[in-house]
Amino acid sequence: MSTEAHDPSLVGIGLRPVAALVVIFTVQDGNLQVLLIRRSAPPYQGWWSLPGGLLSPGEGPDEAAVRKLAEETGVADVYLEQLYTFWDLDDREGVAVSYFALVDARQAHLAQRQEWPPAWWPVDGLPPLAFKNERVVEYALRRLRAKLEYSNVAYSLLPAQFTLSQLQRVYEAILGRRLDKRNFRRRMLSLGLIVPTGGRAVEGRHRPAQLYAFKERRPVLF
Amino acid sequence: MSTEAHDPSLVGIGLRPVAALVVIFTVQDGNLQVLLIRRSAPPYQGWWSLPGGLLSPGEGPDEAAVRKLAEETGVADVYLEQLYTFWDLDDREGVAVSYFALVDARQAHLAQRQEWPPAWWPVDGLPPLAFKNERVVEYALRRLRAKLEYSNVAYSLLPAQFTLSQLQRVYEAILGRRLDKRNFRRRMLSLGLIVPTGGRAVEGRHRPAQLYAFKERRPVLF
DNA sequence: GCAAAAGTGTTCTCTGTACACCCATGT
DNA sequence: ACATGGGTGTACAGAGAACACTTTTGC
Repeated sequence: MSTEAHDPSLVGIGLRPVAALVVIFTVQDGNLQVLLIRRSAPPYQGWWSLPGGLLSPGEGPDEAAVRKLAEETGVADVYLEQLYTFWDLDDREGVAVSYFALVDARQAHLAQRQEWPPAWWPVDGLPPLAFKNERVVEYALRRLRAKLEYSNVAYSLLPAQFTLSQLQRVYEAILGRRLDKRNFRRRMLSLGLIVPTGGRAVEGRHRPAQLYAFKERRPVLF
Repeated sequence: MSTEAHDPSLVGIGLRPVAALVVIFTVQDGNLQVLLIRRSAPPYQGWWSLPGGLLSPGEGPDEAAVRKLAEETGVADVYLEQLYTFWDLDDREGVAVSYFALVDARQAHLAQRQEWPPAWWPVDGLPPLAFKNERVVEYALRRLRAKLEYSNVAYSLLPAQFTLSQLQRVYEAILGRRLDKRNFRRRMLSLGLIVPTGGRAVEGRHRPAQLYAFKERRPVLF
């Protein structure tokens, strides 16, 4: 959300502050996490909120979302989808176009700053959020869970090659429940979204796992 | 979309023209129709476009959509859902928050004006539209079809009481294909969204039909 | 040889789909 | 009596869910 002031007289001709807001998810240690930023100035100084801000000149909401994502995590080319446009998150007649993004925590490098520092928070243990951002996170989470069932969005949370167990752990973290290994594997393979690469992951004192890759590393519905 | 001019310097502080845009659907004579408005001034004078316009002071996008819907059709309290926020429909850096609405053609009374007259158009025979509104209609149609499968949105297209055949014709018009009568009826009844009212519709020289009503005349997912 | 994760099939239930005939009424 | 739309049941196929043991490797 915006933090700058604006002239209320401008709304008379339909001009409003327009912000982009991004719910950035990752899966780490089997937990679904969200990126939050600690606010270093009023309003809500010291609170946590979603990354976002007013559109820059010449920029559309999508572009602002991509920019914010890059600023906070350094990543680009990840899954990013428009969610919903909120207009009652604060009392300033502003409009917030929200997005959700999925990033692989191994590739994301959080911005290191003293002011407005970002941090990962587990979705089921969020602090109180500024600007009613809870509503945005909740909405994003619902959409993410639905999308997981009929798309390949998970590609954006994993490295190029991965084992079926890794994939299953990602699904379990997002859905918040355990899945049956055999049913999960059968389903993933029958959907035809992933293919074995031939490589094997040697990871510990146990049998190495077959590596797989998504056929498409861009949004595909099924 | 907006038709007024705006000062480009204002976008530097994140202020943008914000409009609401409504895709209003109805089913008439077994055809899915969309409400379009003939533009009486440039740009795109003489073309057809979706109803919409800049937000009024103190108004959120939802409220603007409700207002537009009432202005054009006289109805309120119908199914209305935010769709998507477009920002590249014209070249004026404006943002258009789109909605789709479902209205019962029998209850809708189209505004009678000389300028900017509204009219129903069949979705599969639309004229060329101003401001890339085709994209908005297409998006709305996809969403409507998906929603039909797992919600009770159809309540908004029918009178309080209706026969199963009427309901089926609505579904067929929206989905654009014929449905099996027995399967349709079994499914509708097993979902528990509608109940027989006890009344009967005597409509012609054939057996009268049982009347049904939706249990809830507001959005319910299943 | 043992600890650890990989890998693999079958059964059952439920849901969706295909399909055809009799019923009640008005004219 | 006949034309018109209302109303009903069954069989099959495919998808999802439950469920346990063997395999391969490192130590």
